[in-house]
Amino acid sequence: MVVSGSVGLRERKKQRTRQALIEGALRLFSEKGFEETTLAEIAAEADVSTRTFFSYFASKEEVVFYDTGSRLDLAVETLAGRRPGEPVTGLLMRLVEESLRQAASYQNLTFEHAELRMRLVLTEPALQARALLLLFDSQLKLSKALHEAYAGELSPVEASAAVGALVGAIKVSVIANLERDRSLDEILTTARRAAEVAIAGLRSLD
Amino acid sequence: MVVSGSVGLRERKKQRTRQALIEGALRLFSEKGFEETTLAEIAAEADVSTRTFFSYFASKEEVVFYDTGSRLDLAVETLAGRRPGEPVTGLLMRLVEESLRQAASYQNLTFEHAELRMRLVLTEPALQARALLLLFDSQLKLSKALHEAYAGELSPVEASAAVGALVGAIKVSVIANLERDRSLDEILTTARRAAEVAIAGLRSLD
DNA sequence: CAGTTTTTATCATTCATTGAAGTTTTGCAG
DNA sequence: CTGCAAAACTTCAATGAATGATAAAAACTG
Repeated sequence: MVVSGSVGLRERKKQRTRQALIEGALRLFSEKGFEETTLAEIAAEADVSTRTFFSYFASKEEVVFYDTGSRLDLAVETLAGRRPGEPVTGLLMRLVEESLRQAASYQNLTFEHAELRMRLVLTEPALQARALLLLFDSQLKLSKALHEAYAGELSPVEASAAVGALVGAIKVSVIANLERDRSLDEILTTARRAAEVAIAGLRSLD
Repeated sequence: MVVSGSVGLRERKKQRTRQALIEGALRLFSEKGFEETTLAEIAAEADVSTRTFFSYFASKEEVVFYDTGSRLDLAVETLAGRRPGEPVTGLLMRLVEESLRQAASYQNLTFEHAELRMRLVLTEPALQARALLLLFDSQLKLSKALHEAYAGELSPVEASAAVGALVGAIKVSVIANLERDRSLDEILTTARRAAEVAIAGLRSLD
C-alpha cells in the first residue's frame, strides 16, 4: 500500500485534465466570446469527450469561477480569527485588506484570468447571474461567520446589514469602474476606498 | 379613424394570452415543479404554440417575475419624491414602508403568486440566480435614485452603501424566515424590523 | 498477472431557445 | 362589405446544453 501522501497518477491526470479544460475554455471565451464557444469546442481543446466536461464542471458557467470556493474559505477564516477585543470595523477592514491582497496576487495562475473574468461577467448575463449567486452565497456565509465572531454582541440581522453594506458598496464601486475601463490596479484601489466609506458608516456597531 | 383611447381587440387578446401564460405556468410550476414543467406544457395550457411563448417572455424564468418591473418603478418614484429637508433615514424608511405595503396587497392578482414565487426562488437555483440579477439591477437603480435625491449631500458610494446595507439586511432576513416556513405576514413583519436595524446604522449619513 | 475501482467515451434523448418561412387574424380605408 | 397591410401565430428545422445508460479503457490493489 502506497503511503497516500504521494498523489497517484490517477489524481495527477485528473488535475491536468481539469487545468486543460480551464485554460482552453478561458482562452476560447476570450477569443470568441462566451455564448459563441460551444462545449464541444472546449472538450476538443482538452482532448476529452463532451460528456467528460460535466464530470469536472456542472455547467459551462462554472469554469469561469473555478477558484471562488477557496477564496471564500479564506475570508471566513479571517472573520473566525477575530482578535480579542477587536471592534467590528477593525475586523472588517482587515478582511477587506486581505481579500484585496488576494485578488491582486497572481496565486493560482490568476491575473489574466481575473481581468478576463471581470470582462466576461460584465458582458454576459448568464455569468452575471452566476456571479451574483456565488456572491449571495458568500454573503450568507460571511454574515454567519461575523455573527459567530461576535456572539452575543452582534445580532444576525446586524451582521447581515454590516456585510450587506460592505459588499454592496464594493460591488457597485467595482461595477462602476469596470464600465469605465479602469485597470485592475485602479479598480482595487477604488474598491478599498469604497470599503472604507462603508465601514465608516458601521461605527455604530462598535 | 377610431379615437385610439379604446384598446382594440388585438391588445385585449394579447393581454388575455399573456395572463393565460402566467396563470398556466405558475399553476404547473406549483404542481409539478419548475424544472419538471416544459415549455410545451405551458404553451398548451394557454393554447398557443411553443414559439409564441417567446414573444411574450424571453425565457422560462421570466414568467415568474412578470411584475417586478412595475414594482421597481414605484420604488424609484418614492426616492425621487424626497420631501424637502427629509433625512436619508427618513426617506429610506418611507421606501421600506411603501414597498412592504405593496408586497402585502393583492394588487395584480398577486398574493398566492407571491408565496409561490418565494418558494420557487428558494428551491430552484435557476430562479434564484434570476432573482438576484433582478435585485442587483434594482440596487443599481435605487442607488442612482438615492444619489440624485441627495445631490451634493450623498456621494455615489455612500448611496450604494446605504442601499446595499438596507437591501442586504432585508434579503437575509427574508431568506432566514423562508427557510423556517413562516407565513408571508410574519416574513414582512420581520423584514420591517431588519430594515429598521439597518437604517439605524445609517444615521451617520443624516 | 487478475480482479476491482475509477474515469472516459459513445450513444441516445430531452428540452430550451432561435431563425426562417408561410398563415391566420385584426384593423382600417374606401 | 371588400381588400390590403400590419401584427400575431404556427410550423418546421436546427443548435446546443445537459443528463442518463452502458460499454470500454486506464489505473490501482495485492
